[in-house]
Amino acid sequence: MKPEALKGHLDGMILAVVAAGPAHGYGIIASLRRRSDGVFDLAEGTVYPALHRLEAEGLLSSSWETASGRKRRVYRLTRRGRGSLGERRSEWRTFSRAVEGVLA
Amino acid sequence: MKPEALKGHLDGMILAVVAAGPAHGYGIIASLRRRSDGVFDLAEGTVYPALHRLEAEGLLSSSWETASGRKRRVYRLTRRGRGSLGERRSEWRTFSRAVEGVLA
DNA sequence: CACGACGCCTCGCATCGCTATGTATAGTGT
DNA sequence: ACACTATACATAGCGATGCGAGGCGTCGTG
Repeated sequence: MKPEALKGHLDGMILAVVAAGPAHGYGIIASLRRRSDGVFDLAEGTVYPALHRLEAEGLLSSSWETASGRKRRVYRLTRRGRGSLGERRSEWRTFSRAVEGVLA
Repeated sequence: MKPEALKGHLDGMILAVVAAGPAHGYGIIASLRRRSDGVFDLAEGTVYPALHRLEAEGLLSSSWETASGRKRRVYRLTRRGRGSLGERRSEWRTFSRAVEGVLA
């Protein structure tokens, strides 16, 4: 799978993961791996910038927590983030149907 | 729909269109629009470079033809192109299932 | 005490869709 | 004649973003 395939679809997936409950970066990477059945095993250099991007857009908010001596930045979905997630889910369906129409 | 969403998926779709029969650039754009139900209305600056890319990779071959006074570069699928199309269809299914697993 | 897992970060690269621009022919309308 | 649209090709430069590589620090285990 070419890496570019993910382009434009990652943000929505991160929103979906965080929508399931507050999560930190490292855990989000694990969730993406698990929920995609191992297909998305993403580098930290991919996910952390994406999280910062989403926070800068106001779709996520973050706060520091400490768990067993380690500091974590925990992300939560904002109201705008929840709205954006809905849009992105619908856009995915449109996109997906369109690709299948062509590829079929 | 963000433009980046297409990244990494266009080449396979072009191969699929040309697999249906020899086609030229302008016609391929029209086919993509039609087969995607209007979702993919791509700029020439998107498709022509992609065609050159695919030819450089040996997945398409081209030849000039003249139809009603206009010159067209007509593309055909090579054997390697046909193989690649199969791979990309299968990769799309993997990718698509993975995204749905996360987004669901 | 080394090593792997956990946990965060950022710089720079590569890819590639898209905008803008240029060229040229055919057909249609005024 | 003139303008405009559709057809048909091409490329330069921009922007977005996934990723590799590198760096920092904590914790538990053999």
